[in-house]
Amino acid sequence: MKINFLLMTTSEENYLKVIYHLSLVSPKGVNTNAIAGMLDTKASSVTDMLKKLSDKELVAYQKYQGVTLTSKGFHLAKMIVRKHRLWEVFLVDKLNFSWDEVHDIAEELEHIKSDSLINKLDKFLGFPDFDPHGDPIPNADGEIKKVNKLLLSEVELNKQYRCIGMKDSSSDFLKYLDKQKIALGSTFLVREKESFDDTLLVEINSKEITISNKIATNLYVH
Amino acid sequence: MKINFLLMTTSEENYLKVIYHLSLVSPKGVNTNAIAGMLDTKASSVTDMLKKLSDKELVAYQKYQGVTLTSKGFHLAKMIVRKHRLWEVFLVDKLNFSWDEVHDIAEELEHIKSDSLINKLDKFLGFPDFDPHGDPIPNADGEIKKVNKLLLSEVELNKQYRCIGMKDSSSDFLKYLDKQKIALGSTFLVREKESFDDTLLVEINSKEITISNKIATNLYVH
DNA sequence: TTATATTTTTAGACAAAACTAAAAATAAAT
DNA sequence: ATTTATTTTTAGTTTTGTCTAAAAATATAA
Repeated sequence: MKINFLLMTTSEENYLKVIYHLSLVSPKGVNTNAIAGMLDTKASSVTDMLKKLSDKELVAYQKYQGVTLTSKGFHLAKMIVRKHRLWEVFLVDKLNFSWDEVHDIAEELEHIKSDSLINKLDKFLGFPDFDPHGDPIPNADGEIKKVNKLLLSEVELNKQYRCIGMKDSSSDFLKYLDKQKIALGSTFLVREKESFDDTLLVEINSKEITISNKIATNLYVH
Repeated sequence: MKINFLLMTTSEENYLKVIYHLSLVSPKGVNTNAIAGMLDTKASSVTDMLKKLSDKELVAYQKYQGVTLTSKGFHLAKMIVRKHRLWEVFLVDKLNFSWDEVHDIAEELEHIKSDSLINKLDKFLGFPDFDPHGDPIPNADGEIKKVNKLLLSEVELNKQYRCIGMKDSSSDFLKYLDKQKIALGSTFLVREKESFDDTLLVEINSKEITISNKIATNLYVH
């Protein structure tokens, strides 16, 4: 894919990234309000930016009809996600941050403009496929390793699974996981499921604990 | 040193950093035009920013009288320089950039806002005292290791040196340096030395000029 | 010292990205 | 099918950091 040299502002990049994430859930078009919610801004500001991104041919935008990424915008968005996740790996693996501390810093680092920087960082980290939260890292061509992931709430009983990611990456949730000694790679074996509230009795790292449905619907396993 | 929480913009940080560097040469006050030159902007823009920095008590500014850093501004400036130089070490030592490629990238990285990030990076790099260009890295308290400085009159022939300071900081001397486009950071390569009057034939910023012994005994290089 | 040149500051304007408030389009409900 | 509610867009402001052009202050020279 050939991408013309585009000088993107930090703000434009943030919009593109949010549209990318929302597209994965709403592929037919992302709503103005949804974008505003994610970026903690107002719908009118979003409209302004959509016009700008549309002029740059990064999104396909029609008044009142929501927005989708063009292939150019899609690729650019993946490059931002790539940077974000590679920096998260760096922060956790090399600087010994815990996984709940790295998001905000990576949010800044992802906007540093240098292809050679990010590719050298990739190499330095050993070309990782996943970030510390289990999310896949697009390679330099934008390709993403697919993993067949299930929610813990959907798995079969008495079958072994491994934790490969979190749906919710909020600090509170990650702290709960830390307390329960649940991390990427932890093994799960669901022993029982309460039918009335879907609470699970789970064996994690050979210790039995109960897990609420809310937790179970936020943990990806494989 | 206690620093109130200050939300600095990238632009404010750049001004502070430039004023810091210029102060090392002109400790009695930095000129508006000198700042404009370093930041590639207009004098009127500089005046605007000086008012803003003055309101924040980061600089002592009096109309037409030039500007100096307050202790608060001085410390903040050193923290920016610290970040810049630590990132340069990272880029060269860990990512295998060559020393001439890292400045622009570090120029962006230096504005990432996180004390724990920079302190963990410092540790990861083994608490280096100097960056890849030989410039000292302020520690977390702003303390700077003194470099082994030589006078230009004492250096070896055909070896690269960088201007790191002036012995004589008189107005006349600084004006001479201005005229010759010699500044902190200028690179020197002494090609020849006249034995009868010690005049030097020097390559400065890839241009050859002759420098008298009097000048050479007032320029610190490294 | 008076005239000239340079430097610095003011005043007013602009672009980016946000905002508020009101209007227009779409969706939902009676 | 109207009415009501929600979503989205427009129009007009604001803030930050820049600019140009002109005025004021300082420095230099005759």
